[in-house]
Amino acid sequence: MEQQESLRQAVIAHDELPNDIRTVAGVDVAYEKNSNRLVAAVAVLDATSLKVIQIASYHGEATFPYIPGLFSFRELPAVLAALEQLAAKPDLLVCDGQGFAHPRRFGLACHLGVATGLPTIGCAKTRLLGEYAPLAADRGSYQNLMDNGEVIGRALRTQTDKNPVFVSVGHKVSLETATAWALRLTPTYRLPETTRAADHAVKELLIQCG
DNA sequence: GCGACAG
DNA sequence: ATCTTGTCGC
Repeated sequence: MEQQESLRQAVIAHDELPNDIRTVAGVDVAYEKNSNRLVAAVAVLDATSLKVIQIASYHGEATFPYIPGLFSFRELPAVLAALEQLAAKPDLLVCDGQGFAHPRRFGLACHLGVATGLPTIGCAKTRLLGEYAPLAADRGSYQNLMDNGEVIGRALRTQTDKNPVFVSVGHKVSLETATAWALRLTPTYRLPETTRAADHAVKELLIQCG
């Protein structure tokens, strides 16, 4: 917890990413049911076509339990190991979890960004904290996530009539830009294509190497 | 004390 | 996250 308070100082909450983003990657981790075995994967997609270009992975064991608020300590090691398998780092990383929308403003997306120096955004399926006003049912509508009078992220409707996703700043990307990317990565489904690709990858790999 | 709690 | 049956929709 103290480590989060310290590392958060390194987070860059404004745009400091390449002018032309060519590749966007998604990261995810899957766990085996009755063991500590896990598999992490990074799915690199072409930023324009959203087609998968490459998959990198890492097989290992969980070294930290799941504790809300300390989630990054559980997933970060494996994700970093998978990222090391990549010859060319992606221009942007999309995380399956919170970034700034965290009790100490240092969720997985922030931690991964600071640890790698890469631009990152957090795109979670559910809310960890904060409140938001009712938002319209159409794709693209959003409401800021507020916590103690501070904007910590956004509830964004990526698909009409579907539940929103929770976008927040990770590192080197503003909330405005993060929102734009979240929308751009969800032309068809509720979750970003990056997250979907990484999710599919880890599940396949977990079955194979069981 | 009780419930809530990213994946 | 993972475990699971039935069910609704394209």
